[in-house]
Amino acid sequence: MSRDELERIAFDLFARRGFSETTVDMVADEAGVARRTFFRYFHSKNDVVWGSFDEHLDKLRARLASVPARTALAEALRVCIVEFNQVPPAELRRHRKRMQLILTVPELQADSALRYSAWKDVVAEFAGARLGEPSGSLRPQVVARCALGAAIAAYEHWLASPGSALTSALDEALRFCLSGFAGAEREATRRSRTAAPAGARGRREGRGPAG
Amino acid sequence: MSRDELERIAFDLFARRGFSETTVDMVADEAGVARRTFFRYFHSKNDVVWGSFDEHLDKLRARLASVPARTALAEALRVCIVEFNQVPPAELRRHRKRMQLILTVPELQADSALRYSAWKDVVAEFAGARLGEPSGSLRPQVVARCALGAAIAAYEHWLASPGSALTSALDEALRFCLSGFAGAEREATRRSRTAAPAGARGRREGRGPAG
DNA sequence: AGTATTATGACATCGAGTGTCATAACCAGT
DNA sequence: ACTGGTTATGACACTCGATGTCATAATACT
Repeated sequence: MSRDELERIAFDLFARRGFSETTVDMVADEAGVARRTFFRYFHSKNDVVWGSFDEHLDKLRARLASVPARTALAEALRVCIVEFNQVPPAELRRHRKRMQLILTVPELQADSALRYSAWKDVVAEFAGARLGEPSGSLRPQVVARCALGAAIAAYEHWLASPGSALTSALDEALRFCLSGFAGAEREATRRSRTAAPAGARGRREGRGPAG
Repeated sequence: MSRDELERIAFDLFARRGFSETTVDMVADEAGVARRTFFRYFHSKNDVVWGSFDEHLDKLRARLASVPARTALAEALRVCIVEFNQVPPAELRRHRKRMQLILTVPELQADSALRYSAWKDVVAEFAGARLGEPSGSLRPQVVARCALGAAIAAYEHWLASPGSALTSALDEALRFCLSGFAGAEREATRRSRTAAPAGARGRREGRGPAG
C-alpha cells in the first residue's frame, strides 16, 4: 500500500461521501490497512488533500531567486506565481478537485491558514530583499499577504467559472493588486544605490526613471 | 455563571498554562460547571478567544455604508478599518492577549480563516458596489483579501513591536496596499456615470450597465 | 400553588490524533 | 538457508473536542 494509492482511495471516498462524512476508519478499511497505518502515511486527515504542497514550495523559491534583478517586484511575483500554479493537463482534474475541497470544506479552509503561511513567507522573503527590509517587517508582509489574497481570489474565481483559465485569473488578480507597489520599490532601489557603490549589487543598473 | 465570567476564567487558564494545554474540562472545573454547560456558552473552545467578533462586524458594515460616495474606495476602507480596530484603552490589554493567541496558536490561526471570511465579505460587498461589480467577482474579492492581508500584517507588526500603535500600523499597511486600486475605481465611476443619470448610483439602484 | 419553559448536569458516543508494544516483513552478512 | 537487526504494520488503550439524549433543577408565567 503506497502513499499514492492511499491518497487515491481517500479522494474516491471524499468524492462519493464528502470530506467530513468520510472517517479515517473508512479510508483505512477501504485500503485494507489499519487506522494507525493511515496516520503513518499522513500526519492528519487534512494532509491527504494537501498532498505534497510543501515540497512544491521549494520550486517557487528557486524560481523567484532566478528572476533577474531588473525585473520589477510586482512583475516578478506575478510571473512566478502564475508559473508556480501551472498544472499539467493530465492533473488538472485532480487539482481542481483538490482546490475545491480546500476552498469549500470548512475544516480544510481552516487548515489552509497554516499551509499558506509557508507560501507567504517565501514571497515575503523575496519582497523583503527587493524593498531592502527584513522579510518580517510590515511592508514585505503586506506584499506577501496581498499576493496570497489575490491568488486565493483567483482560485475561487476559477472554480466558480467553468471554462475559465486559472492562469488568466491569477495574472489578472495579481496585476490588479500588485500595481500599487511600484513606488515603494523605486524608492528602495534609489536608497540602495546611494548607499552602495555602483556594481556592488550585482546586475541591477539602468532600470528606470530614477537613473 | 455568566458567559463573561466563563471567558475570564478561560483566559486566565490560557495565560497560565497555554491554550492547547488547557482542556475544556479544566475550564469547566475551574468554573464549577459541567463540561456540557461550557459548550452551551461557547460553540467551541476556539470560540472563547474570538469573543463577540461576529456582532462587532455589523458595526463595520454600517460604518462603511455611512461613507459619502465621493470618498475614494481606498480611503473609505482605510479609514473605516482603522476605526473598526480602535480599542478603548481599558480593553487594550485583553485585546492584545486575544490577538496574540489568535495569531500564534496554531489551532486558532487555522480557525481564523473561517472567522475572517465574514469580515472579508463585508469589505467585498462595499468594494463591489464601488467598482460596479458583484461582490463575489474577482476584483472586489481581491480588494477585500488585500485589505484583510494588510490588516493582519499590521496586527502582527503591532504585536511584535511593543510600544507601536495599532492604528498607525493599520493605516500604513492599508495605505501601502490599497494605493493601486484607484485606477480601477476611476474607471468604474466613469462607466456608471455614462450609463446612469447623475445621482442614481448613490446607494444601489441601477447597479449595472444592463440597466 | 401549579404548570410550562429553560438551564444545567450526567451520561454515552463519535471521531481525530497519539503513545506503546508486539509481531511481521524485509534486508543485510555469514 | 540461518541469523540478527532494522523497519513497517497492526492491535490496543488513551486523550480530547464535540454532539446527542434524557432527567432534573431553576425560573417564569398565570
